[in-house]
Amino acid sequence: MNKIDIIIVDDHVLFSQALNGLVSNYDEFNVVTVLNNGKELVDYFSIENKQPKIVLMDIQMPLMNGIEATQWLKDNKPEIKVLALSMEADEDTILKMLRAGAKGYLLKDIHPSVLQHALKEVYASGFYYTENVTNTLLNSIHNKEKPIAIKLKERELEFLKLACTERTYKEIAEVMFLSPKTVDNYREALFEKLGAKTRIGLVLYAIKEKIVIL
Amino acid sequence: MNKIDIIIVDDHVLFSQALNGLVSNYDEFNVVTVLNNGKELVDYFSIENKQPKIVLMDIQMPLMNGIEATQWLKDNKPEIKVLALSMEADEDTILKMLRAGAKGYLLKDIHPSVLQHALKEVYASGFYYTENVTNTLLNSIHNKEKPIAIKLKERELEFLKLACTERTYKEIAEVMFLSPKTVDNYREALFEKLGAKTRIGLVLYAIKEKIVIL
DNA sequence: TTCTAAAAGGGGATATTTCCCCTTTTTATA
DNA sequence: TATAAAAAGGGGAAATATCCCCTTTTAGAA
Repeated sequence: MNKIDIIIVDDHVLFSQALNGLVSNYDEFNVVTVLNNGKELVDYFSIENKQPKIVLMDIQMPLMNGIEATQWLKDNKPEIKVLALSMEADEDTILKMLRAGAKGYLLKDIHPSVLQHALKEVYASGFYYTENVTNTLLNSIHNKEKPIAIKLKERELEFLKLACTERTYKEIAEVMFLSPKTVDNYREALFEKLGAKTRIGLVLYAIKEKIVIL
Repeated sequence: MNKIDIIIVDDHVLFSQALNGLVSNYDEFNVVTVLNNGKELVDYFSIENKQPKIVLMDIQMPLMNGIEATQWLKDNKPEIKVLALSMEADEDTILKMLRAGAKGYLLKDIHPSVLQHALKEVYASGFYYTENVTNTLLNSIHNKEKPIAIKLKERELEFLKLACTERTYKEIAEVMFLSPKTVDNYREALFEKLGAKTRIGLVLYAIKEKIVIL
């Protein structure tokens, strides 16, 4: 019988090796190899012509993460189907992974039988989306209206970062080689754009949006 | 031959089941059961008298985490040795786990053979510390001098949180049912304690120390 | 109850922030 | 090159924040 070839990519060796044993036990599947990160996957295809049907892909990995690796596969080996396998359940990660071309998204706390089912589905139907992922997708459509990511200019960003220090505006002006009055203009412009009423508001915004990291 | 009984506690079912297969393949070990979190472990011992020699314990788990569960084992089943198995490599977590009584601390990106070796060591010697953990321990001794966690009084904390809003001090005084002058005293006291020169400094401190969450 | 320290309140001065309305210089582009 | 928009700079004033030094009230220990 012809087994379905699978490659596992995950930097947690203990997990990937254990998973290897698990999947190999299923009659339908054959684990071709286990790799540690996206980079190793790219390297693998540079010396190996035989292609797996499915790649079980972790996301958070060193050197080349799962999103980049999935994108690479979409661009270079579009026949191979990627099934994402991750701990991150946040909307942003899921969307990035799906946009990169993943055919499914599983969390690591699922039961092994779900994995088996998902693998079969991906092979047979070409995709497998859990309820979780479907909800996330629907959610993202609804929320597309609100976050009109405020665009800040280079100089405004620079000022904003300096505003998140104990410098006075006069000192900020010196650092930026500007007149205090010009700095005052930046301040006022940002108050308007970000809906702040005080400098504290600027600081809170900058930290919330990770413009400054503490 | 008498195998060494092991219990696996981990909320990532896929991982724990895969690990089950892996460890069961080793001749020396026998996985008695696989549980999803600390709570299940406590429940397990309330109906089961047979004790495993080793518990492979995840840390981040719902209901009852690995640290609490390890502490419980130390208090109630001190003969059972806990080998921590986690993704978190930060000093704080490692120390908490060791203080709770763990006999070893492994990261999930180790090679299966290391796990096998660690299990054998824990059974034979009673403990197994990787270089990583040893370094962390040494490090923690060196750094014990600096973080003299600044103690803030209830009312100061309250003020500090309000200072991280766009309220003026006058408004803060109203919220706290205090005179603006008293609020000014709190401000000055915190400037002194936290080494701040401006209100921005207070905000940065509060966020850095997670006194306010954004 | 007396004493003491912490909590609360205050006067008054100076520095900084915030605001509004304006001009000049630079940059991009039609 | 004309022209509009963006960037930079400014005057002046009111509101806040910061600072220093002081008194009164409250709560708890002696």
